[in-house]
Amino acid sequence: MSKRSTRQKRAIDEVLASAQGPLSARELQAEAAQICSNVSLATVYRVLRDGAEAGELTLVRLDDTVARYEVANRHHHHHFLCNSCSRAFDISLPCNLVATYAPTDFEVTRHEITLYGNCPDCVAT
Amino acid sequence: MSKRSTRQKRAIDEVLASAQGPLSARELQAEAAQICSNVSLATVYRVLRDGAEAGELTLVRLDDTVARYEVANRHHHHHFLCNSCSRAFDISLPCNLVATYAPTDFEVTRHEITLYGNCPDCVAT
DNA sequence: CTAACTGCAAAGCCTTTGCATACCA
DNA sequence: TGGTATGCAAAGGCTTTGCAGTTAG
Repeated sequence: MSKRSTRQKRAIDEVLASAQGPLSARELQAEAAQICSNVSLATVYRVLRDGAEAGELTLVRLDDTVARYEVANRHHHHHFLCNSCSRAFDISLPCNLVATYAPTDFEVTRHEITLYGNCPDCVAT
Repeated sequence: MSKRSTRQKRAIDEVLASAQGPLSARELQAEAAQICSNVSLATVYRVLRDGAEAGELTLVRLDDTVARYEVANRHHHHHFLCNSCSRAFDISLPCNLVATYAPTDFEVTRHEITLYGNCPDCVAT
């Protein structure tokens, strides 16, 4: 839980708030740098960790090695990872049956649906 | 593509063939060691990489840092990751709607559905 | 016999952490 | 001013790779 408002945090929050999908630490650092001269990767990671602990951010892992984060408490949605440019996008799918058809001996607390392929930009190219 | 049959490869293949879900390199090393005295982690990783390149194995990434592998070409299925013991399990869900409702401007080649929660063993405890 | 495979240890990513400095309140 | 936040660099996990020794065929 952050106690002080700093240039770096504001920049990171701003980037996350206007993101079209979950962002990696490096992507965040690159975009935050345009707002706030310099932001170290360590700071990005700390802001992300704290945000996730505070329930303000959600960690998203796709078929990648990298961790991505997005602001929490938005409407439930899913993700798309572009095989070509490696960017992640938000998408929305009906998923009521996921809970309905889950095996009964497992206790399911949440689910993830992820699609893979080519994003509109990469399809056009 | 493997050209020679070695004790190590046979042990790893055997463990993968009888697995109930995707396995990590460490899990595979531990189980293969019971069949084949000693198997180095490097060898496990190489066998997994080669198997995936040959299309015999599939890489599965869940909400973890670790990569898991399973034999490919089995019937399509999904995964469950236990929050408690960190083991992964195979499960099956109806997923025809995933293709149906995907956004039209994205080119979808595959999908993943993953459930998270507690496995039967951990629920019982 | 010899090319492929293994094991070890070193190196490479991504992420986390210790510590001294900078800075919000 | 005082303690929180930052930056740097070192350290930590997982995974990959170089190299010398081993082994299948």
